[in-house]
Amino acid sequence: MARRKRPTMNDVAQHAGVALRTVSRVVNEDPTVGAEFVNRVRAAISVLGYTPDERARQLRGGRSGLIGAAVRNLSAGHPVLGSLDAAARAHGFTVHATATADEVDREREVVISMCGRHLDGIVLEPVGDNHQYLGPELEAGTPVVAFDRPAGGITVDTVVSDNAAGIGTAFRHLRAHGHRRIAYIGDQERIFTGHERAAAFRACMAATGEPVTGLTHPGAVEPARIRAVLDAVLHGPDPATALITGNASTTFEVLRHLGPAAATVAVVGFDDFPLADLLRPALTVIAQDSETIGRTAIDLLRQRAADHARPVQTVTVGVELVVRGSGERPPPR
Amino acid sequence: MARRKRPTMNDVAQHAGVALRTVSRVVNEDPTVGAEFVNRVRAAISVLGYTPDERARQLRGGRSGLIGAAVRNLSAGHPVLGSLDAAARAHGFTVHATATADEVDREREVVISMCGRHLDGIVLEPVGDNHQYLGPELEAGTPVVAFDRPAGGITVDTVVSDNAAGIGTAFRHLRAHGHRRIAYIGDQERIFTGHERAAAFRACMAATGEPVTGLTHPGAVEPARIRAVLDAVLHGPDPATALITGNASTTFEVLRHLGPAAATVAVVGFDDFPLADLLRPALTVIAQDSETIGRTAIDLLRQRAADHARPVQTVTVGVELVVRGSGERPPPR
DNA sequence: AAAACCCGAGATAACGTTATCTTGGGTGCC
DNA sequence: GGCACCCAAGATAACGTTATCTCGGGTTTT
Repeated sequence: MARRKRPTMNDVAQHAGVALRTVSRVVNEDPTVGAEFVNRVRAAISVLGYTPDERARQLRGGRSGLIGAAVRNLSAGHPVLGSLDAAARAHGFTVHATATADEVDREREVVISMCGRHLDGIVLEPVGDNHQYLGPELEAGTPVVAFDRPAGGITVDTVVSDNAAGIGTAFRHLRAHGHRRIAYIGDQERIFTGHERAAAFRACMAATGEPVTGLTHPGAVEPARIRAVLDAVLHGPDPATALITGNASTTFEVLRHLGPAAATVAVVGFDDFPLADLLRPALTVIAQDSETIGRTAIDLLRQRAADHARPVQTVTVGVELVVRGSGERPPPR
Repeated sequence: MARRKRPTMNDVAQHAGVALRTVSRVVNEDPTVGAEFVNRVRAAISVLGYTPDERARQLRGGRSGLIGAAVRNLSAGHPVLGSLDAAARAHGFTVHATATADEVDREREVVISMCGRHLDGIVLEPVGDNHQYLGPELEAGTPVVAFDRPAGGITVDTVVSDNAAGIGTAFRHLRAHGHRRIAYIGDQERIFTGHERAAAFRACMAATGEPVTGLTHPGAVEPARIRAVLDAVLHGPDPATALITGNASTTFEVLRHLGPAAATVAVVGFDDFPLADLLRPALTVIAQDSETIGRTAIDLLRQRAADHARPVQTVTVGVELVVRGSGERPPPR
């Protein structure tokens, strides 16, 4: 396989015996080209195996049709990314997803690389809390949308779930089923969603007027910590009879550590996941509306592209309680 | 927010009172620039908020550091994509993942768009069975690697799982636990993995010399079909006592339809998934080695980049039986 | 019938970089 | 002290495309 030089528009022009500009016209389907010329050029393109160079084309100006999505992770399921992709495609865009690997530096690299490529828009699932490096890009008019968490140091259109409402719903649901000792185990508070959910839980507890100590447990999503928290919460004095888990990974770890004991404590998890209905007991969850989140992100992107002066928006998307069994178990007598 | 023109290298040069070329040298950290000039240029860059235009830079030639990954789906979990990303990052590449949405036309669009962008490599999870449009790209020297399934009409480096061995292992495992009536439910045979696995299953059956009719069920992964197949296989005459499911989605549907009956039939699923250990019974699976698959794909890409003349390779990656309970249940007496 | 007017095609200048080639001035060497 | 040399910085030409301008010839218009 000899490494052959890529044919250029100029090569096509020479091969077809026409001017460079005429090839460009044919490629862009300009109707003002005579049929004979079109045929000659098409033939030359086919013979040489010519494909246009997008870099040069876009350097000259114009849309790329590309939206960059900087997300935390590519391997774990990511429902929002799916609906983002679908919504983008519905409007003629293609989504390029890149993982930030939950690393602040990596996020910066990825986003800066996207900026340099001059995409038609950037959708960001923020990891770091300082995105001021996006300033020049924003001024240049690139639409940027943050989802799941707000971006830091800049004001951009944002889509978030209603974390407080979700926690509130879960809390009231468990209360309605007779639980008084409800514990929360979630992500670290330095993470936006971790903070919002923990704070909402504290507020719920405080509103009851009952003792609240030892029930709110934000922290790293690590098996060791979660096991320790579970032991303390379930086997200590005045044990909890119900759990709210703050995100899917925490839910998994909790279920894993509970094992058969999962049948003795009520659980409501934040975040739905594909097999929640197949677990025994099936898991009651607060489901984020990822379809709406993705669609809204693309909507905001397009609105921003259409009007750069419009006020920055933050859209809060509602969540839904999905009742499946694990959250309806009454406390033991 | 006034839409401001993006500052260019020329603007920086003017602002700093130096030549364009000098700015380029500073940006590329050319050591032959005097300290005074470096400072002046750096200051101008900072004041103007200049960021290099990657399109122009790469138009001039050179690496982009980008690898395009055209995968079927971005939203469902995709373990290979994760390890692909990790392996790429370890070698200084960034993975741009784009969904083909399991549509042949979409795949074509996505891949052609990647070609036009002149990435450093393309990793493809083929959907269609004709990828001849990649011919010019291959001749131009872009490394292309297919994984999970081979590409069609072109010969490119490929990474696949050892589907036949996986099915064989599952089959023998169930036989060893006493099962004689084993049914296979999997994907459509027009899909490569669907065909390989169904064919391997047929071969296993044939090798036993026992009656084989009514046990091999490839087809669309649709609840209705799977329900019908399950009914026929489990409640017909001479019912099956064990099932092999051909991929994760099929496994889910099967478990969903079996419900409590899942405790009465042995199941081995092809493909591992995050919560397999939390199901009751926990699911015994044939796990693909996605870590090795991703790493190998990047390896092949790099080797191809280093030597364009090297012979095309197909790497078959081994699979592993993960025993968890559902596949060790003996047949009912 | 001459002038004005299209219309289709070609020449040429961008786009924002990097690579090659110049140039000027300072230094080392004999 | 003069000449060769080197080094830092500037001018200019690519890269492959699209946009603007030009031009020649055929048609229409008065």
